[in-house]
Amino acid sequence: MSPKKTQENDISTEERIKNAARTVFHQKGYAATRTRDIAEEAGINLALLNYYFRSKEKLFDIIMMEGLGSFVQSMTSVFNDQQTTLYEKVAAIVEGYMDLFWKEPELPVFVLSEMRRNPEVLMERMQHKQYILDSYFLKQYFEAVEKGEVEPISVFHFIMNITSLTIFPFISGPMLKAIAGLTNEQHQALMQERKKLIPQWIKLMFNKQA
Amino acid sequence: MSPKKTQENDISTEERIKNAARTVFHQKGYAATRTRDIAEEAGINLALLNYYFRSKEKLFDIIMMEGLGSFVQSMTSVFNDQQTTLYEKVAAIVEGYMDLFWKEPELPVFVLSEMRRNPEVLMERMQHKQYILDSYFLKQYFEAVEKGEVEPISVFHFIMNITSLTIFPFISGPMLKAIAGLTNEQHQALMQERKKLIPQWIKLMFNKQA
DNA sequence: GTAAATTTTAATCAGGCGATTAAAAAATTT
DNA sequence: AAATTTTTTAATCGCCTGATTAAAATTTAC
Repeated sequence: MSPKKTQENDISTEERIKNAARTVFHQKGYAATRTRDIAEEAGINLALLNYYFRSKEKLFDIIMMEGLGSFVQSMTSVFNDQQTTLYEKVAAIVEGYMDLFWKEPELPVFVLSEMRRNPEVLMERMQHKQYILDSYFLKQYFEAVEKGEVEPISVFHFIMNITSLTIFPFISGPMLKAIAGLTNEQHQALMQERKKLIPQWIKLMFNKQA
Repeated sequence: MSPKKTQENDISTEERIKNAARTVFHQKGYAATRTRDIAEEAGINLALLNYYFRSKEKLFDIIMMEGLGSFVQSMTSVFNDQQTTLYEKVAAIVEGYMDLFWKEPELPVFVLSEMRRNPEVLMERMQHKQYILDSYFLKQYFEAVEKGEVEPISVFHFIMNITSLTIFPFISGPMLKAIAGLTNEQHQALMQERKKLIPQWIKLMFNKQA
């Protein structure tokens, strides 16, 4: 059925196909991607692609799950750390996403646009609900509100603001370049600055001013 | 060639096709959309669609330009108003986008994901560069920085933050619902709150605290 | 009511694309 | 060197989809 593993040599080809698939899928999305494109990008032929992964959809599912995973992982890895303060967690989340999307700039649009195609799949895969809602992160936020340190605003606004300020500038980069005539270097420098600025901004937004 | 205008009756059908196209394109994107879907959605047949608009791509271009237009218009209509203060403009921009995306929730992802397919087209259509850079809005911002009222942060951060906080929650709605188990009603209520909150947050972020 | 314009029907075409297959070739293992 | 595994080649199949066409049916205009 699938290629036998002679030592671990084949990992190379299988991984090469997956990497190619990631590149093309992220760039063009599922529908606009041709399996022939992936094969070419991987430097192999179409037959071999179907030899390793049985179909375009199977291959896509793998890429999508990986993307969805790293999306969620950037959050969950931080959420239940008992050693860090609320704002240390904010800084960690921002940094995590920045690093991730630096390597995979097309990932946000890819996930968010493909999700729109069939949201059911996402809903099934995600029973994380309680996982997030019961997290130490949220507990800390509620406690800070109780103590009067933080404005009594829905924690979802808190999360929305962090993710918005961090992720959206990646997504809208091309648009800002086109509209405002920003160069790649300028945009890059701005994004670098935001690593430090966003946590400060979040503090300003939610911390109660004496 | 194209249907003769008998009075202005035909506006009805042409517009119906365009509306259907907008719906389907926004939902599925260019590649995943079948012209047959659009025809069905419009309640007409495929032949008629090609009778009015010569091809799928022609029809798509119209929808894309409309979307791009309303995207930009929400900004430009406010940017050169000499009568409003800086923060009144912020409130106007937020409100403008909120109203727009309330009617067309899929517009942001649509534009931003299709833009990725061929960014060249966007770059050509947009010579707005000076239009934005020379706007009264930016002038006001620079003046406020000069006067020491506003933190000396790049105006692009200012713009990024406004658009991020406003637009991204629309885009990430499905994700937040899936991950955190948010209901439609909860999400809707949150978005309503943000109309008032975002301008306040912007002020907190950029106004110099005495 | 007749003429003109619009819309439908039905059939068809061409091209693209996902997928499969068998056999040859190349690489790897033993 | 022989056996086994991996990869290529080349051809093909079937389906989907965008697009076109001619004729019929329907609606609208005058």
